[in-house]
Amino acid sequence: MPSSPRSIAEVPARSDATDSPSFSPLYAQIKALITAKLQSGEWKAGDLIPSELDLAKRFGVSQGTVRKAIDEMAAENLLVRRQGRGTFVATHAEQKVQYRFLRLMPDEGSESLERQLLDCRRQRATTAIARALQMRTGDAMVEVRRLLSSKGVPVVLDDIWLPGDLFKGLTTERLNLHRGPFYGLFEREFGVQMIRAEEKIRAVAADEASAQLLQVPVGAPLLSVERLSFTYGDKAVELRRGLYSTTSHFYRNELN
Amino acid sequence: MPSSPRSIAEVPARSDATDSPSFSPLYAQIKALITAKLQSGEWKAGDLIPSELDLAKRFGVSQGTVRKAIDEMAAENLLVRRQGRGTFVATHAEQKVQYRFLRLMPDEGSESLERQLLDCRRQRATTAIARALQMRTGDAMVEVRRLLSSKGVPVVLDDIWLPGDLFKGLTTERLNLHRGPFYGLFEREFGVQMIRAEEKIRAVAADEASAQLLQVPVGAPLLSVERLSFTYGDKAVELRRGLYSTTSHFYRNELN
DNA sequence: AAGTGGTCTAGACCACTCT
DNA sequence: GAGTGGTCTAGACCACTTG
Repeated sequence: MPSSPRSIAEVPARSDATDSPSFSPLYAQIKALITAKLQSGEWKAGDLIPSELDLAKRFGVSQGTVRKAIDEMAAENLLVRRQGRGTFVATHAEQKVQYRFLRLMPDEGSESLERQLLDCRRQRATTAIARALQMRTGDAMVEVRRLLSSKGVPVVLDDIWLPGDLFKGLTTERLNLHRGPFYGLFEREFGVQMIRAEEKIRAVAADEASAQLLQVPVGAPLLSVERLSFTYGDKAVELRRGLYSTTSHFYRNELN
Repeated sequence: MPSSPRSIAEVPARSDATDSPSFSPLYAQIKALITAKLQSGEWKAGDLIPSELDLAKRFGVSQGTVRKAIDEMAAENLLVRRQGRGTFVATHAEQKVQYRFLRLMPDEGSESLERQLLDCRRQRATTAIARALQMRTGDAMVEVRRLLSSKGVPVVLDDIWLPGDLFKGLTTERLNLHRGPFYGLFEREFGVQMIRAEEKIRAVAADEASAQLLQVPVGAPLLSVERLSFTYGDKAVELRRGLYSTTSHFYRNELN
């Protein structure tokens, strides 16, 4: 048994130097290999991935090392472990909580939200949106507008911008056919997985258009939630601007 | 060596049954023991705790089991590991980021915030505040009001409510003497550690008093951030209501 | 040099799920 | 019963910090 296997099968050997300038532990390399499988689409959202023992044999490392890699990826919500069954690729589709990234909670009760698609069109990216999505001004882009309501009362007005090249064939009908969160559709139909997001939240006054759609007075305070979502490799693939009416709902956050 | 040590030294033996109704792994029991040391104040914020090997001997388990317990507590920000030095109790005092729980970011730059104490008085708890802090209406309570400014421009107006019994002797002078975040003072002077918090965020219109202090027009949209902070054992020990002016700052959140 | 946490291995047994 | 992840152990060596 080699006593210092600093590199693993299937991957170009890394320097074994003791003075390695950027030391990368084996389990981190395993993480990278697994992430590559996810990114390439070899293992899709919801799939069962090979067992720890299997992966350990493939990669030529111990089960413990694979375990550590998977542990971290489970902590990052990339994988889901289920005792006795196996390890699965995380998905937005078949989840307990319908909207994994939506932090809005009702003051009372726990009713689900009704979705209403207002618009879906292909546009050319403005400079601001292009910058956020790491595209060029004028590149193809899909723009979606939708409303979420609770018991018939509008609560969230979302504007969503997507890179056109990744979402070819995204149409109003296709969005209307689909049930559940957009992110489920995105991963199933377009192979785009949202794994992480950053939100910038502000308080703003409702303009006329928003006020009408959300059925609040012009100038009413609204929560503006600007969300940038990323897929594997920290690639930004969605920009979203939500206006939340917070009279009977609030944005919930947990700090640690 | 006993082959199935389902309970550990220093702690009442747990049932060793295979049909245990609520199976609790050894490392979870270690976590509980360490947490007890923190809660009792035996290990204080910033302290170096005993080494893994030391703890393993004390508790009669392997180093790996202690490691797993500490790993989880480090992930929960209760402990901080430093290779070559040891493991320390997390603290709000000597931190890189001054305000660990403040998610407000400037649109540009990264200037620090100036603090201005407006008021500090002992009151009797109202029903609403008593409920949040798990006290009885009329119990002793400390109420603090302060302003945070950026380059002289008011940004945050905070109202803070604390249980009177935990914060005996908290006065305006003592707050003014102190530098840095309140949470550093709280843990050093009162032995109260904030380890977790929940925030409810809404958009509201500025009333007259708030508008004047924050130097915004009456009715201007403000972010209302209601924070309930907890110490060990999920005991609520602070209620805070912040009004954030979000014209040149925003509330930043990361979703996973 | 000594002590700490960090990585890696090998093997045992337990808890859970499915067939 | 077979296979999965979950726990626990023991021991080796590495990387980092401090005296």
